[in-house]
Amino acid sequence: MTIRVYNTLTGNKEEFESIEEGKVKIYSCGPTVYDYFHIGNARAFVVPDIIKRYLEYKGYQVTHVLNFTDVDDKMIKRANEEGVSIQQLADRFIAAFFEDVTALNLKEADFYPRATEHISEMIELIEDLIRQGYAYQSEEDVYFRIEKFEEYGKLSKQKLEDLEVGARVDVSDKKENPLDFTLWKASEEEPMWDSPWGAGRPGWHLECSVMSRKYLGDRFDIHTGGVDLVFPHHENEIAQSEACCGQQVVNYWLHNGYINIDGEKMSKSLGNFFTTREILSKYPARVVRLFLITKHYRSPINFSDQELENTATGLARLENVVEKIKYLVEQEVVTGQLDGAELKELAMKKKEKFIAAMDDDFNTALAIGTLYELAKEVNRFVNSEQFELTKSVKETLVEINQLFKRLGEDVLGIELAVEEGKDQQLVDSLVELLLNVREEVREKQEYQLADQIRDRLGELGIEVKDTPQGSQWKLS
RNA sequence: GGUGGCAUAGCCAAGUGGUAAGGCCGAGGACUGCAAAUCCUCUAUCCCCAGUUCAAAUCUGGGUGCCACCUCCA
Repeated sequence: MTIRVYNTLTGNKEEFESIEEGKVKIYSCGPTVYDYFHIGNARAFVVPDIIKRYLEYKGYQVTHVLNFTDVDDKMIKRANEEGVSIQQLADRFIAAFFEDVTALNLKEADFYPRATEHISEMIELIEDLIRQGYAYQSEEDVYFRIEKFEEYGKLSKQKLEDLEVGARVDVSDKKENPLDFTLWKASEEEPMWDSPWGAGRPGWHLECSVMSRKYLGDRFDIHTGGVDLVFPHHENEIAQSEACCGQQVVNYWLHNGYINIDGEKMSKSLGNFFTTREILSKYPARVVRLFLITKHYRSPINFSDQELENTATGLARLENVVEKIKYLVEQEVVTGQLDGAELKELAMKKKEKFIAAMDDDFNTALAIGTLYELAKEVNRFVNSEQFELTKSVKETLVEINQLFKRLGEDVLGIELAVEEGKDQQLVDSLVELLLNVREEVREKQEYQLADQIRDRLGELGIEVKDTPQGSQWKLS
């Protein structure tokens, strides 16, 4: 079975073929680190994570690059407002990024390059483009000459004339064509770097061209990002990279849809956004993650608390069945006639359906549906009157348990079994509950019972100390 | 003006020409000391019109509505 992916470049679903057999190289546009990222941004990180996980499931060795944009107008503005350096600001929000993204169960990328660490390579690229006639210096700025790049517009399917008609680009005397975009911008204040054209800073699209090439080579498989990056960011990136290399650089361009609020795009400029951090404080991270993948990655998602609540309820259903299986698998088998083969066959069918769904342009919505179907089959089987835990049944349940783990946890990244952290919280609240009851017992002077509780807890490894400030406990 | 996309039950959402996955909510039933969990049953002719076809949610044409990009934006 081959994977089919929708490629923005061709506008079609295509069979996925990696450049190098068994290996896939992915570049994802990461955040501009001037603030906490919002839930819409989170989708742009979760989507490539799912793609990566699934490709790994299929046996590919994946190299993944996710960049940090740490120099641009927003960075500068924010740093000035807060009276910190660009670098301090970036460090702070990169740290926050990793916290949030870890909570969302993203697998680590192989490289997290920062734009500011690649200025010299960017300058080299500009020099190269000037040499080839794709770029020109105008006063102390350098621009890309789009008319020289004949394929300009191929990604966004825009014609130059049409773009010019609707253009809202700054008209500048310095440019040959209003659509020419900046490669180097003269600047007299920090952040700035020396260059052959004077002090300044790089244009916005340059970093991805440079960093993808440095870490993934002249040609790589997949480039991801939100749909809003199609134009101009990715269009310009293609222009730079391909003008320079003289060949197609990216084979598959994959773009995820937005998160909307009341049907309108969530964005920082509109102010209608929630930070991921904020949402993670209200809902378990795996619920948030599941919410982000219950719809196909290219479709828009409307964000609402109601939907998040629904997702949580639905997830509980899957968790319940996994817990049930885990419980059964730990029980002693009985001798009996019940055969697990039929259930196993059903499970294998669901697995195939899951894989077929993911093969079809990473259709997580359909894939998740098959997990629910499997859950239903298991529940039905386990709750039937003739159910008995025979050896054969137990073996099947063990396999189904692994299936949930492999598909749900490894591929989709949704933890279904009780997590350590959750366990710990549970222990805390259970012990607190018990100690509260014990306190009431003590007030009634029923000390025999109170002591019994303390002793029994002690046997379980929970040491209880009665102090004037109340009962305290710790794991011994 | 140009370009891309969407329109499926109360809500969310899959859907590869053959008569609609799944989830949430709701109703009824089973099980249950109570509660929870779970199971069973029920709830859609797929925006409108026309066409192609033995057969269309799925293809073609037209219409209506919505969204996005064309300025930094995931």
